Amino acid sequence: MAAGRDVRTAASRAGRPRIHEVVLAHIEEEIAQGRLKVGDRLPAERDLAAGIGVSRTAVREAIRVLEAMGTVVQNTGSGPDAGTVLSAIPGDALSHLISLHVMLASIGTADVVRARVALERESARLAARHSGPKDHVRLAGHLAAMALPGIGVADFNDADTAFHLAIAQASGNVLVAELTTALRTAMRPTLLGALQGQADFPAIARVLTTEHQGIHDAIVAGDGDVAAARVEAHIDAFYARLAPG
Amino acid sequence: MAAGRDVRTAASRAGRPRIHEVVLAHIEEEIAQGRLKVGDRLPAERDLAAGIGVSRTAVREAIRVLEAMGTVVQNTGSGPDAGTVLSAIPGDALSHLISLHVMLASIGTADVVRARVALERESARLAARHSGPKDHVRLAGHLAAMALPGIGVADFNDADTAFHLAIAQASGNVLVAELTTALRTAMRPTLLGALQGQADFPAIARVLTTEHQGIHDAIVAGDGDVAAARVEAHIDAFYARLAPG
DNA sequence: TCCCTCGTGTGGTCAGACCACATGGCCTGA
DNA sequence: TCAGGCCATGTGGTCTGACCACACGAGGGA
Repeated sequence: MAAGRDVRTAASRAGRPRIHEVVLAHIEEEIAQGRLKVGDRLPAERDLAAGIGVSRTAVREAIRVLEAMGTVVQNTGSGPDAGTVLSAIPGDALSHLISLHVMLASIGTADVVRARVALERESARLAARHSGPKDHVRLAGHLAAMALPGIGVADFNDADTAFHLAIAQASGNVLVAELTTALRTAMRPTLLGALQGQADFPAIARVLTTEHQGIHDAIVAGDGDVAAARVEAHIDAFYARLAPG
Repeated sequence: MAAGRDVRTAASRAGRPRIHEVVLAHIEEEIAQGRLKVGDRLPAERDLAAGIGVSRTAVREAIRVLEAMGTVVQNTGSGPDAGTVLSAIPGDALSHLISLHVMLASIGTADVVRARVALERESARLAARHSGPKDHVRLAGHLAAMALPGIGVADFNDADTAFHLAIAQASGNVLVAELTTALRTAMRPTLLGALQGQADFPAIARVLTTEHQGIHDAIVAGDGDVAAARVEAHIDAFYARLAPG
């Protein structure tokens, strides 16, 4: 019962724990014990509060934290979908978290780039092994979207992102895919800003498309090592182009 | 002003945004604009509420989210450290998030392992290039701790974790280090459980220590590729041993 | 001069009220 | 009997206002 219970939200002083942390611990205990699983509904806020013996305010703050973690979704009204439902949507939460820290400059762009390389190398390697025709079609679709003549910066960037995410999803690894998405999302403003400042965007777009094509080919061919190497070269070259030096 | 503003906590329905989300957006805007940075203090909850024109409840819920993300720390009392202070402690938040999703089984153990490999390969490669004597001493210290005769499972695991974290920190990449920590923390209960079920723990500990030594040597020698390869082999072999098949 | 006290500002917590919304059953009318 | 609409009920969303716990710092007393 002791293992894993020490995961707390940073603020737990040595003294009295805040009440909403108690509520949080209570709910997480239920999850850890397997008594609550994805799809289950939490008791109504009022009932939960009464059950634990705290105010509704405290329960709401705890739920707010769980929601921020992507483990809970709330809906008003009555009926089967209403109330607080356990869910498993780590993506938005991760993106939000990373974005905040990038904005706060506690995580530098260069660090994010290296992390992206590490994760997307793995994505590409796994995708080369696990992906099927359906994945390949999707990848080709994004490739085609990026090759459209006269495409704008924002549209290109979205298709670019979609391409990389499709690789991550084709890897079959949920965590790697979510992390990749989160990092991409966090970098989006930076990327857009950098791209918009480029003199000859169409030329850059052509280079990128060629590189993407190479990655796609390696994945379809099932050559994980080549795919990984090409992804790494692609990402590194991309950032080197945007922020020389 | 549009870019990057779409990072929301999943729950933003199409209809009215909830008030605490408005407050959140308000604060994040200040951060994005650079008007708030790490170390700054937010206005007192009551003042902030009055300033935005919402209740203190709403402000508190927004702050609860920021706190869960590791971007804010609250202290009671008066004086310089009191109040709500912008901080940058993504570690606990990341660990908490990943742990929750592992507990909810929305992220499988195998996925975490592959992500660990991806990140720690990068850590090792970077550490081989950037680490200094101080880092090497620290690594050797953890190595020695693991080699203590008669060491218990929990102590061994803690030293093991510390060793891997030291590599991540030596990499100089904050994000990779934080992610590595988060994944390790999330896996801790699983690892401990698996280790405790092993018949011949001392034998396993010897094998692990040998592998760790090899990683250490490669890093000290500055050979990033070898270090990365050894880390990957180490992690893969470890989990294969614990969960055969 | 030093110590203690207390004022003040901050978050922590609570109780209770009211609103918005969606469902589902009941009642009414055809 | 059946179709339609109304409303009771349950859920989260929000606000108000009060009081507590705590820590610093100024000011008064020994």
